[in-house]
Amino acid sequence: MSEFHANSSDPRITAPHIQAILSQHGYRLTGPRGWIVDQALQHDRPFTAEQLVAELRDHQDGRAAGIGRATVYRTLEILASVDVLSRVIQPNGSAAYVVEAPGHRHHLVCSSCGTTISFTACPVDTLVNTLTADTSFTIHDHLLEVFGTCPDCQEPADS
Amino acid sequence: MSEFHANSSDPRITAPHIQAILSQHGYRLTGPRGWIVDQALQHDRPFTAEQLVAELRDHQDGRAAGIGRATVYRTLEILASVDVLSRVIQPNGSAAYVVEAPGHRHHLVCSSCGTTISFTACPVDTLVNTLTADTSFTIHDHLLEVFGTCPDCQEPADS
DNA sequence: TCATTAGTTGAGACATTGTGTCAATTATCA
DNA sequence: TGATAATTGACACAATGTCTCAACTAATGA
Ligand SMILES: [Mn+2]
Ligand SMILES: [Mn+2]
Ligand SMILES: [Zn+2]
Ligand SMILES: [Zn+2]
Repeated sequence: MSEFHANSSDPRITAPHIQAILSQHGYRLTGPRGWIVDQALQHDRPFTAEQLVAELRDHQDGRAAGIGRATVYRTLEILASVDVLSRVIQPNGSAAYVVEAPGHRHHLVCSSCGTTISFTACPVDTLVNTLTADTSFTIHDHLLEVFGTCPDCQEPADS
Repeated sequence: MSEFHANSSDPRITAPHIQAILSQHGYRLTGPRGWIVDQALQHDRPFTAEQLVAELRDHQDGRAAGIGRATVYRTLEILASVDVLSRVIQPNGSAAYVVEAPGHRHHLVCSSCGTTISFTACPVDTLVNTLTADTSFTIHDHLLEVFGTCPDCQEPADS
């Protein structure tokens, strides 16, 4: 029924492909964007903007080390807007990004270790119909995250 | 089917009742908490912690005016934990609180004016079963907010 | 009523996560 | 190769919390 994606086992998107997507959307192909994309692709789990800033600051490539913090924030926002990255709300409420296949997705996040499972099933669809009919709101968007503990982080049940 | 609650038309909880709840949960009944509860009850729509801080700073009652900012944050957190307030994610991503009837609820928020409709229908319940079976996660919690435009904020359709 | 004591408070420093400005730089294209 | 508009980096600034700690106080029962 549903499609589940453990992020580490997906056929990953490539840097050149992302460059093409950016270009198609009218964004320029710049050095900083390339380094940010490369660094983002290193991750198979959610990462925060500050995390990426730190990683780039300590990059082997000296040029990448000089990237401005605002540039990272701006670029991640762009990458999310063109559906290359997806924004995930962490259990603590702060934002992170994940590389994944495009499309409408939600996430199941382990509160303990951060492991993320993305899924395409969206139970909100039918709710939206009900809400629209009953409230006359025009519904534009929704936010759904599921939190739990992954198998690896669960306590052993036996002695 | 679903129960909808426009916040302004609910039979409101009273301050004494809230005091009782706090007491039942082992919290002391203090002056600052009383003033914060009173101020929270003035609202029938989501309010932020900073909003309440500002309102209390300008309170007629001089004593209330001296409340510390941290105390407001701490108390709102407590009130949410005992189900007197409910935390709502605003369209901009920041947190707010609403006074409302207890129980598991989600919110439909107008991105334009902030009007909030709470509802008890939770489409995540069945999803949780699927996710549990398919991923072996132990699911603890979820976050669901729906955003849209309320009737009052919608553009007139005719000329 | 009066100590005792643990919960609570206020002040303020500090942290995190962003956003806004602006001059300098640079990718893109004619 | 220029012209032009997008992009960048530095940095100030803002919003939203968190943490510490000494002072205070509600609750308890002697
Ligand atoms: Mn959805
Ligand atoms: Mn729910
Ligand atoms: Zn885990
Ligand atoms: Zn509205």
